[in-house]
Amino acid sequence: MSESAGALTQLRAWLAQRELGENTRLPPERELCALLGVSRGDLRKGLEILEREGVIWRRVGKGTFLGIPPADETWSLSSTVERSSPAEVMRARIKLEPALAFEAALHATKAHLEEMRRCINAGQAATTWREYETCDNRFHKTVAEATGNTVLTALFDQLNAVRRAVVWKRERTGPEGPPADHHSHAEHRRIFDAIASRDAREAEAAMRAHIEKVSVKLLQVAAEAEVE
Amino acid sequence: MSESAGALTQLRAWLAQRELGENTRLPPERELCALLGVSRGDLRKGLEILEREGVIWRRVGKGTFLGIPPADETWSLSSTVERSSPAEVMRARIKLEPALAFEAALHATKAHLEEMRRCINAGQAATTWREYETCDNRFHKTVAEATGNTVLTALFDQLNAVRRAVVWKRERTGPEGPPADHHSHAEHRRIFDAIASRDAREAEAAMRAHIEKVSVKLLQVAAEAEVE
DNA sequence: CGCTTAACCAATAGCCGATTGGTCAAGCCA
DNA sequence: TGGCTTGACCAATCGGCTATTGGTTAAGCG
Repeated sequence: MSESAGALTQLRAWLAQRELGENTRLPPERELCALLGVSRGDLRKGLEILEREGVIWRRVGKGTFLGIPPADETWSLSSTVERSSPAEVMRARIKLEPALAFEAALHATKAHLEEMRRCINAGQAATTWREYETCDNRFHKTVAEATGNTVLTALFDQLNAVRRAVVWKRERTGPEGPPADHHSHAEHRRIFDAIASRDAREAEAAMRAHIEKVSVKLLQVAAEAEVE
Repeated sequence: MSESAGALTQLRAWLAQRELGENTRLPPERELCALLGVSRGDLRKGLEILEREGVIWRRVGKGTFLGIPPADETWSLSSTVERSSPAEVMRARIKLEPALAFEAALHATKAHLEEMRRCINAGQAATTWREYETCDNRFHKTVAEATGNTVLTALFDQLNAVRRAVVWKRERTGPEGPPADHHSHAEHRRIFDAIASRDAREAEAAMRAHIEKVSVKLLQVAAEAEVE
């Protein structure tokens, strides 16, 4: 019987002796190996097994704890933004937003439909790109809310935040406003009609077509900017 | 004409002179009022107007910046968790994870495939529910990473965090470990095979079937717990 | 009464050192 | 030879400290 196995049994005994509740921190390895009278290497082998078993979790600079590692709540948006490209963001939108439209067609309320209609009309009447973007944002946000699913809505918010941050770096387009026959207007209308008529498949397809078109436009502009 | 109004016009002129891009930081108030030759009180009145106009935004200890205040990056996970149900979480998984599997089939590297295989094998060899869950988590996480899309991976992390927080309260099942013929094992294998053979449609379908099955199980258990 | 000035408050950032898990290499011993 | 021990170092994290900065208040002054 190797010494490392002995360290594991000692460790188990030490844990069993004191009935420690979940999420309690146990002594640092350098102390613990002294307490148990085993070498740090053997102690770490035992801890590794306990970690695989899910009994403990460890973090550098923090310590070793009992129970399940807590969810990382401090997800820094910027950390994702820095490593992500516009192409990735649009790819994610193509995956997520059609699914949202599908669900929205099933669960949208009258209030949601009215809000969507307002956004479409306001978007067509917009004279500034920034104003149009606000309406566009609000429309897609409303579709997400129309799913009636708070988790899906939260995911959309996250994606939207990343999107805004990534596109943020791009230079502002010229002073001229969005044209009245901008392709997005008709596409938004098609999405709205599908959701209003509870045609989930059509809503999904319409949203996918819309995002794909926007994506192509965006990446074209990005490519042109790269050539310069 | 009061001095405070003069400070505002000076401030506007100063900003117009140098064509500063969005999100650039301008000097601290104590410096700026010296540069413009106005008192801090008057400068602050001007800044207050610009802030109401949406030209700048300010934050204590940070500074004054041009443009729109950044979205709140500290998205509190708990706020979503409190208003969401397990059913919503599973519904979101059904929407997101098949899409991830689809992308994973297109972009997975050898390293990802090996990691998936390791997770499947370790999951089958697991003797504890907790240990099995760890392997399961790691498998799904690897699928997300295999998309090669940092944004999609980040979205998965968010959803996963919510999921774990929501399911957190459920009591641990008995001391007996997961059975060797647990349905998830075969389903994971099917997903892996599809991804490894680059069959995106099959990967998507396999993942959807898997999540739906897990979802049904989970909601059954939840319903039983509610009856008690 | 309004402006100026100064001081103070609270939030933020940056720095440095201590702590801690993770890793590696040399040495040691059976 | 192979495993264990030891020590050192690395990277992440935390806590304390200081400096900076927007926000606020109060006294002074014309």
